[in-house]
Amino acid sequence: MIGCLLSTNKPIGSPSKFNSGEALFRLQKCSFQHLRQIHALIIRTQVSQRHPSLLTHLLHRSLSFHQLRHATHLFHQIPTPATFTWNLIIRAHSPHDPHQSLLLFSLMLSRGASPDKFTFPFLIKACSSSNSICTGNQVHGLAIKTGFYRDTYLHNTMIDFYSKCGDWPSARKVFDKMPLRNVVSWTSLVNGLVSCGELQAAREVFEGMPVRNVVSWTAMINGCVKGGRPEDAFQLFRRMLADNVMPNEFTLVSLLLGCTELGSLRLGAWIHDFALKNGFQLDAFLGTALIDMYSKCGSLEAAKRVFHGMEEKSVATWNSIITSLGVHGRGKEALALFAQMEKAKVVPDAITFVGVLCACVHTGLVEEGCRYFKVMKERYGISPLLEHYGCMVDLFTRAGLLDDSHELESFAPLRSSNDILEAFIRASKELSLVGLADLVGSDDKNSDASVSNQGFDWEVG
DNA sequence: CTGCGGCATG
Repeated sequence: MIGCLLSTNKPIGSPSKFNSGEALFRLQKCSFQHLRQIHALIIRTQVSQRHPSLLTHLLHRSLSFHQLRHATHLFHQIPTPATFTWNLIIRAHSPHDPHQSLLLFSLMLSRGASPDKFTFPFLIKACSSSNSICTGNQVHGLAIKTGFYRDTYLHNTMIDFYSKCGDWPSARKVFDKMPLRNVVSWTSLVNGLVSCGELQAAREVFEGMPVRNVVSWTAMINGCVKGGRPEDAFQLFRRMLADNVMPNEFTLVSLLLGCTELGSLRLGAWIHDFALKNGFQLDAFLGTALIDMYSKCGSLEAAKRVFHGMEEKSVATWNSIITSLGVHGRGKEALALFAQMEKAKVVPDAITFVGVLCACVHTGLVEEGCRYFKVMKERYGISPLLEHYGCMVDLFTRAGLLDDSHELESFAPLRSSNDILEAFIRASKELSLVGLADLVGSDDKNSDASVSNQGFDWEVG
């Protein structure tokens, strides 16, 4: 009965029958839409005054829908958040807004709440996301001071943190000194060595592991692919299967990357077949990796089939198919898909526009290229990167328009950014566009003020 | 009473 109710988006009953038990029950399986209704009922019936933990349950549930804004709003409605509640909100911010996590932690301390053993791993995660090695060291010290340092989870997180920040000696020290190591500790060590490019050392640690699971196999497979040894990755994959360890989506994505590097359509199609036969969902990650593999191994048609068969598409999925069409010379189709992407309300990013502009270059669509360059800035607020300028240079060069000094003037605003400027001059020289490099590099043609106030204008003719 | 760590796409 209730299940029926939950599967629709109808309003959920009268406030008079609403109590905390019912609220909890409904929260278990509700949609985000329902969650907002339950929230409204909790407020209207004031049931949270007798059951303050209800708001935390609500917060927890909204985080399971990745609704960080909603969760943050909820959090600020909780008068005295419990440590558990602070932990939830600190963790939720750590991947994308790590600075906020750390701010929330100081707020937590200033409001008199005490951290527990869960708090510290979340803080260290925030430090890894923001590459804050100093803050990480402070958190490390505080964990020792408050007696929460002796914890395997924390040690594992710290191994990961130090190796991601490039402090391999500290990562190793944490590993060597920890009293209890598990498969995660070993895997973190393998990954640490992979990210500092010590593939051989990573392999030695991997071979010395007492126990391996799918994540450890995948870490090593991924390391081989990233380290330019895709053959080794496939050898490991065979050993993994012989060990009766089933791969997951991560494993297959890494292997597909290896197929791409080998340029082996046969091997890539085999992985695809393996995924289908073993009941893998073609989610956004796996599907996108397949599209990329098929396209780069020469089968645009197979890439398109995968794309159209995918239910869950991310911005990367769209980027991948648009780029594929572009480099295969199907500029018009690429632009048509970009239009579909906009229609599907998927917000394009900087990489989308690299694909779109490349498509224009490969098909010689000069006016379209200029138009999208504008759309990128004006509709989506994306500042052009070097890649985008590179596409525009290509576009003009191929159309034979770079002789026109009027077009050259359009590059003058590049002078406002030293980084872009230097790279651009290098690229221009490589492209033998010496005249262009001179123009961009010269200091005496326009004053700084006129340069910084000048908008881009890519109109041609 | 809830929860923690390691692996992915352009």
